[in-house]
Amino acid sequence: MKATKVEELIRGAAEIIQPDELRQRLDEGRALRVKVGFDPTAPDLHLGHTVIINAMRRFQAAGHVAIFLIGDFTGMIGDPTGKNVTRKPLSEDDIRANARTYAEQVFKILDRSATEVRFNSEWFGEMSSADMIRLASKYTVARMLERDDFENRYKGGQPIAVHEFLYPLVQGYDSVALKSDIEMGGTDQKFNLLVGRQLQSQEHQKPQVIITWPLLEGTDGIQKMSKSLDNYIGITDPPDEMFGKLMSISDELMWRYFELLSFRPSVELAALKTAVNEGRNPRDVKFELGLELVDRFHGSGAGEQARETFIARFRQGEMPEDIPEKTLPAGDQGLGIAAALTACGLTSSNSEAFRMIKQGAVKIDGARIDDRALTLQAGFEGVLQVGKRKFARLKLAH
RNA sequence: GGAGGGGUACUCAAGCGGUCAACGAGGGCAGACUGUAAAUCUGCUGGCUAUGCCUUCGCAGGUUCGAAUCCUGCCCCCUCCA
Repeated sequence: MKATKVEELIRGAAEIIQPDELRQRLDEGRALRVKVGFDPTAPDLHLGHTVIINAMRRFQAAGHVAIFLIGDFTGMIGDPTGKNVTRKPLSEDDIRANARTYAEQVFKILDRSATEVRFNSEWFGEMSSADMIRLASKYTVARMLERDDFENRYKGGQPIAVHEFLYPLVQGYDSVALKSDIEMGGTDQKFNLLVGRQLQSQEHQKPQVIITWPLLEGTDGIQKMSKSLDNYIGITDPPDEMFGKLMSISDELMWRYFELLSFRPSVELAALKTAVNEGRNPRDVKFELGLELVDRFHGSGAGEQARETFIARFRQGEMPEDIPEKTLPAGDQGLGIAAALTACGLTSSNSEAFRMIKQGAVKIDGARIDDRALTLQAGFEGVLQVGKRKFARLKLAH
């Protein structure tokens, strides 16, 4: 058991229930069972999801066991958390496929040998209706309604399906079944995690310690990272894209990312902060963030390569190397510039292409185009560009 | 089951017979400025064979020279009562 400092294990955590109990358990000197439940709904993980996975990794590094619990049974119920409407249950096929994707992605961070992957259908699949009703008797409606979103929906006259009350119970029972010492989750999971404590003590287990983690802000720095808001950095994003997206975050947000996403010790982060305050270019510090994360997901060295590409492309204004190529027939009259842009996928319609030209966003081989009537003739060959980051190499056949 | 309110572009939200491709806000995109920063400023934000034409305001019809706006039916959502 390595004596990792408690502070380092919980760096960036939102809340600990109860801190004393956490310290006590860590002092016991045995491998603690650290449970984190995953809803098999979003198969593509982004950096926001990794905050908690990183936390699991830290516990592993300190000699503890990470329990990666896939809520396949729970997925069929549909977690109401954070939604003001009832969530649609998933099909078994979806759940299986998502679970597989999860496992592939998550071991880019976690240590496989210190991870226990479990499915809660293991115990719920076996459970009888009578047992389920018995479980439902462990908690009161009044206490269920303490949960914010239930309360809001109830007061607001919005529907709460009866089965939604079962979700926290089921999740809580997972902790009983797994005998977890610690359960971690997003701040939005707090209620569910607390139910676990209650059920465990009813089953004469020592109630788990709860550690909640903040929801990471997306690249916009305001809303939580999510695919539907398109402010996410996917852990399967290609290196250049990942690096680029990281560079585009604000300086303020960079520190947040460092705290929650970097494995560098806090003292190093403090040193970086001091350096910036003393005049070091924040951009260069952001480079270090990009290097660490790209390396983590794409292998050692990938970060450095992404950085070089980034510098060449944006600081020195070079064109990217991997421009998609397209060959099109020229036609008798040649091909109008707008049609060409759309055909290359740089604009979604000719109208949009005309708009882009009007706004000075269109370049051919680096030279700005302002004539919307421009026609490309057969034999044309060059790089079309819209805005700063959309490129296509076009050839017009005869 | 009864009474009332509402469904408008990516989202919120005006409009309530012509001047509406539809106010405004957010978001997004682009330009300027930069560190591809952030913040800020400016412009754009249905489509097309493009100074004109076509399609859009829950769905389907109707009235009218003309409808997002009026009428009829249908679907969906919400509130109150039972």
